Formats: sequence, structure tokens, C-alpha cells
Amino acid sequence: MSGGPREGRALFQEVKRLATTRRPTLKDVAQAAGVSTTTASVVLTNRREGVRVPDATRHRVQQAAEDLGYRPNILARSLRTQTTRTIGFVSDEVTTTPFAVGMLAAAQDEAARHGYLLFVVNLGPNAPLALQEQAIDQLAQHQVGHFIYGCMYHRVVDPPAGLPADAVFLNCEASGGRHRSIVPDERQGAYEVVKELIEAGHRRIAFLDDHRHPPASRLRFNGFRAALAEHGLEYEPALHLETTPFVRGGLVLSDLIDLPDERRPSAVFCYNDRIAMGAYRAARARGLRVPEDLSIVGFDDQEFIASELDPPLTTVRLPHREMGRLAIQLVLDEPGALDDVPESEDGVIRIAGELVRRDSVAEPRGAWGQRTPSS
Amino acid sequence: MSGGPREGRALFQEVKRLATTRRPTLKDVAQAAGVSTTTASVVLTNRREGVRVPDATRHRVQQAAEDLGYRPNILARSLRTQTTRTIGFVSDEVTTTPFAVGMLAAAQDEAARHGYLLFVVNLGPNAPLALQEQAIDQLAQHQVGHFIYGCMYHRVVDPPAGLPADAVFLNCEASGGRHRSIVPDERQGAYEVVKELIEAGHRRIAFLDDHRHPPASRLRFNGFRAALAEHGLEYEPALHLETTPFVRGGLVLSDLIDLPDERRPSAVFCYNDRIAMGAYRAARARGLRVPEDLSIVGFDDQEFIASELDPPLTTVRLPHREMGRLAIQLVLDEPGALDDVPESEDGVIRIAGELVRRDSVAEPRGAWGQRTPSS
DNA sequence: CTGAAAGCGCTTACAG
DNA sequence: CTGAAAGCGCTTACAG
Repeated sequence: MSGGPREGRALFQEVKRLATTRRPTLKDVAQAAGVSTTTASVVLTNRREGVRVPDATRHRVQQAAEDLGYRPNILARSLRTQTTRTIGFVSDEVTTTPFAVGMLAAAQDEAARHGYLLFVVNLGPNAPLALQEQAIDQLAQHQVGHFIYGCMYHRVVDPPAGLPADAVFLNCEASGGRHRSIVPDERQGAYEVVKELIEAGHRRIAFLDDHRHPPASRLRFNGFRAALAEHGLEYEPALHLETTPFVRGGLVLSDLIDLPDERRPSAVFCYNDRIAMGAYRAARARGLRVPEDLSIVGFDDQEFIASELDPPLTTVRLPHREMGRLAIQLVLDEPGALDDVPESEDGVIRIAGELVRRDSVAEPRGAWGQRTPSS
Repeated sequence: MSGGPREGRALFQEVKRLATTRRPTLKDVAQAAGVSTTTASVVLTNRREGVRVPDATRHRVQQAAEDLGYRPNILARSLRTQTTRTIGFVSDEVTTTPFAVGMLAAAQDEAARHGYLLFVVNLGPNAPLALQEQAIDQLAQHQVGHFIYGCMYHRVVDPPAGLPADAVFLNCEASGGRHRSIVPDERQGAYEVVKELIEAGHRRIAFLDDHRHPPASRLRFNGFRAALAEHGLEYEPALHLETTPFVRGGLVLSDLIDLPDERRPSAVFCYNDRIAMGAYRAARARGLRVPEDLSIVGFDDQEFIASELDPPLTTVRLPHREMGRLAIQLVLDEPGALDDVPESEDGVIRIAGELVRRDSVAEPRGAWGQRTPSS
């Protein structure tokens, strides 16, 4: 407030310092090259469209930009062009759990391939709708134009307000049917892995189910039944146990092992790999060897679990990377994105998983096996 | 190019549509409230500093903003104020592995608490320096002012160019000593978990080491030796095995189990939880029970592993969340951030982990135990 | 207390 | 081929 000459001088020095320190702008480059910012802009953005800049000028500008270490200010560019090459990735925890992590990585790679930057916002599971909408609002304030809503596991979500109509739901289905969704083809995966069991000769196959995750659980059950039906096998409710999707959930297998010989299963299909891990444990506790005495298969191909079990687990790999990549392509309206994907009836795009054969399946035998009549 | 009246009309309609569709700006709000953008800006940003806007005006502006659904354009604001409340989080895969994932989540939470947005960029492990620098450059173009460089596991990294001097390295140590680093206190963690074994009565303790991760491995070894020394126990090279940090790495324990009685260890300290998982397997293969016949401890408290083993594993929890939070506080120059943290000698901040007692440790006994003279 | 005006760093018709 | 000028949506001295 006093503004004496001394203070004025200090201020001047400061301004000077900032001026020399600050990042060079287009104007600086133009000045150094002796051209207008128009010209500098045109050559630096490689724009052609009928504009023909002589090579000499072009080189002068490029040289100046390099000498000064010029880097464009994306904020200014975006403000001016009214577009930001950004995609908002809102998620209930995907990026912080080992489950669906490939989705994010693949989405990021694919976005980069298109010159887009992914803004990732984690909400944590069960975030109240208000918090979700706040996050979306924050991204909108940053002018992000595209949105992906990613979930840790396959479920149905109520789309938060503020999401544009062309937002893509990843690993979850948006209720209301107003949005596109990409999910794993649970039914097909279950069908394949159960078929693997049947083709190995098993006739009595248990299903250790998870009753807490309706869409995935129901669909895997459908696949299970379809495989049975296709091979003329009857579904037996007594072999269908509901449990929790954790290692300890697999321990319920004990109940089935204790069944009289003729009613015991020779193979077990587990809702996920962790239940399978518990099933291994239950089998071992009863002195049963996997797969000699009992075949076990899982679902998910969860990292650090499925391949590390002893013996390594036959399971279904969830197509997370493919799903993440496709989400970006959809949101960016990439032509041909849906070419390799089967037509979806209900607006939900289902991507096939992949059977991963490892060492937990064998022919049934001994007291446990029933040789199939045909084999 | 023809520009007939018909085309002109269509264009007009389109412009009109866009105009009505577009997000309302400050100017729209000001107009609706009958004030200047200056006034609208002042009330909407809650700026005070001697500016006294009468309540009537204030309310009118706020009402207009709400009616129109006004949301500020952060790009424009940042461009004008020359600051973005953003932090770049560059990482070698942290966000896509289950290891150090708490770091990212905590960093994001803490950033949000300060009104900052985290821009997360994954590089993938072993990304060439050029790619890293490109990612940093991209963030810089977005005018991010602060940087965190996060690693999946504790190691030494060469800081890529383009990182400002006040960047923070998270879960890794920047070579060159020009940057601040935050890492877990490996030595202290190892010391504590080994002490747990010693205090349970063990005198012959093996170390299943990982030779591929120098800094962490060396420091855990130091902690191991410190605990031994403090209790008057001698370090025995024969019980120190180098192996790989995977489940199969733990199988080398078999060699130690096959040692003659008097030379066999009664407890095993494993470099990480996955090695411990393998050690369980090796013990079981030889008919040994954990912990009755052999105590086993790990390191990391890895999710889905440590607590799911049978019996649940005693281990050391890595302080990832604390580290992530601190990184944000450092980068934001939060006063008092370092108050709870022990003084670091070498510019590297080491955060203490926490001993997690579960059920894999018991007194030595039988052929395996040597009762301590004092107990 | 309030508004006109400048300017952040770009791009883009438009005119020469 | 090239430049002057406008303008994206804000904030902020500055003047009334």
C-alpha cells in the first residue's frame, strides 16, 4: 500500500523474474521466428487444409519452438476450440481392487492411442448418488466430453444424473435402458467351463453359488444348466449350494463330501476362484485329492489366486481388457467397434470370456467317479 | 460452398440449437441477474476481501446461477488465474496391481480433501524413460503444477526429466538425491516380525529372501539381523536362502526341512506373503503343521493372500495409505505434514508398517522346537 | 457497491 | 502466403 520506489523496484524485479522463468507461449515463438501467432499456430499444429506455408518459414518456426522449449497450453487450446480430448472414467473402486483392473489399464491404453486423456475418479463402493453426481459435475467443469462408468464387479446400477446419454457403463448394466452397457458373457463362460467337466466324464456336478450378486450369479447358473441340459444331465437342487463369495464360502463343500456315495458330486463348479480356493481346502481336509478324487473349476481367473493354487485352477478368464478397450471405442464412436461383437438383444453388450485349462480337472474315478456309459 | 438460402436457414437453425443447448456461462448468469460479470464472479466465487455485495444482489445472482444450472468452466478459470488445482500422479503400474493400491486411493482422497484433482497416468513397468517423459510432458501441457511418481514396489528409480524439483517419489527412492521420497520402513517391519518369532521362543529362524529387489530386500535383511543380534542370536548363512518372490519361491523351504534335526529351523521369515504361501505348501508336503510344527511369517499383508491362508498369516502391513496421504501433503506443502514422521537422515522418509498378528506363529516344540533355557 | 476493460494462451475466419 | 483481430469463459485491478 505504501508503494515507495524501493517496493516498486522489487516488484519490477519479480515481474522480470517471472517473465524469464515462465513457460514460453506461442507468442514468444512467433516473435522469435519473426512471424505472426497465426502462422506459428498453423505450422505448429500441422494444419494443412489448403494453407501452404513455405518450408523456410515452417522451419524457422519449428526451430524457434524447439529452441524455446515451447509446449502448447492445452487449457487455452481447449477453451478456444471448445473441445477437450478427455474421457471421464468414474468408478466404484475398480482402480483400487485387483479384480477388474485390466479394464482400466486397457481403457487408458486405448484412450492414449486416440490421443485422449483419461480422467479417473474413484468413488469407493456404495458411494451415495450425491457423491457420484458431484464427481461427474467436477469432471464436467473440466469440460470432459465423454464418460465411462466402471464397476468392480458385474451388477446393475442406477445411472447418476449428469451423465450424458452416450456414456458407457463398463462391467455393469445401467438400469432404465437409456445407456449402453458392456459386461462379460457370464452365461457363456459358465457354460464352457461346466462343459469341460462334463466332457471329462462327470455326471454329478455341484454348483457352489454366490447369492449376493444377482445378475452375474443368475447368468452363471443359466450357463450351468444349459451345459447340463445339452448333455442330457438333470439339474439337482441338492447339489446347488448358496454361499458367500469368499474363501471360507468354499468350505460348505464339506456338506456335499459327507453325502452318501451315490449322491456325492464328482466335480464342483464354483462361482468364483476364491470359493474354489475354499473348496480345495475342504477337499483336502477330508483327505481328497484334486483332481484325482474331485475336480474343481472356478470363475474369474483372479490374479495371484487361480494360477497359484495347488494344483493350478481351471477357470474362466473375464475379458476385462477387451471390455475396457471397447468402452473407449464406443464412447469415441470408433467405426467398426462393434464388428467383432455379437449383436446384443437388450442393449447390453456381452463379451465372451475364455476357458483357461489348468490342472484341476480329471476324469472321475474310484468311489468318486461314475464311468460314463459312453466312454 | 453453394450457400443458398435453404442452406443458410439450416445453418441458422443449427446455430440456434447449439446456442440454446450450450452450457450457461457466467455472462448468462450476469445477464439474467441484471449485473455485470464482475459482480456475478465475485458472488459466485465467494470472494470477500473487502468487497461487500449487498445480500439482495447476492441472492439474485445465486438464484440466477441455480435457475440456469450454471457451472463454472474450470479451464477458463485456470487459464485466467494461471493455476490449476491438479496433481499429476505418474506411476509404473500402481493403479493396476493389487499391491500398492491403497496408496493411490489414499492420495486421491487426500487430494479431494484439499480441493485438488488427481490426474493419474499409468506407464506400465519398465516404461522407457522417453515414454515417462512424454507422459509428464502431457500433464505439464495440462498445466498440472504438482507431481507424484508412484511405484508398485519399493525400488530405486532414475527420475525422468521434466519433473519439478518438488515432485515426490512414492514407494520408491529417486536416485540423485534431488527429490523427496516416501517409502515403507522395511527394516523396522522385518525387525518387529522377527522379534515376534524370537519372543515366541524360536532360536533357529530361516530367511527366505528375494534377491531381485535390492533396496527392500537388503533392508528387511538388516531388520532380521538386528532382531537376532538384539537377542543374542547368531546369524546363520545356511538358513538364509535366496529365492524368487512368488509362491513357487517358497518351495525352497523343503531343503531346510530336510536338514538334520539339530540344524533345522523352527521358524521361517519370508520376504513376502506369496513366498510364505509357498512355504506353507512345502511344509504341508512334508507333513508339517503350521504353526504347531513350524512357525511362518510373511511381509506385505497382501490382500486375498495373508488373511486367507490356512492358518491366517502373521505378517507386516505395508503403510500404503499413510504413504499416499503424506505424498499429497508434502506436494501441497501442508504445514505439519512431517510432524508425526521420524526425522529422515538421507532425505528418504520411511513410514513404519504394522505387525499383524494372526495364527501362523506358535512356540517351538517336539523335534522341531528347542525350549529356550530361560522359559 | 458495481461495471468496463484487459488479458490468460490459444485458434480461426477474414482480409489483404 | 501471412497477419490483424476477435473470441473461448473466466478473474481482477482500476475507476467511478
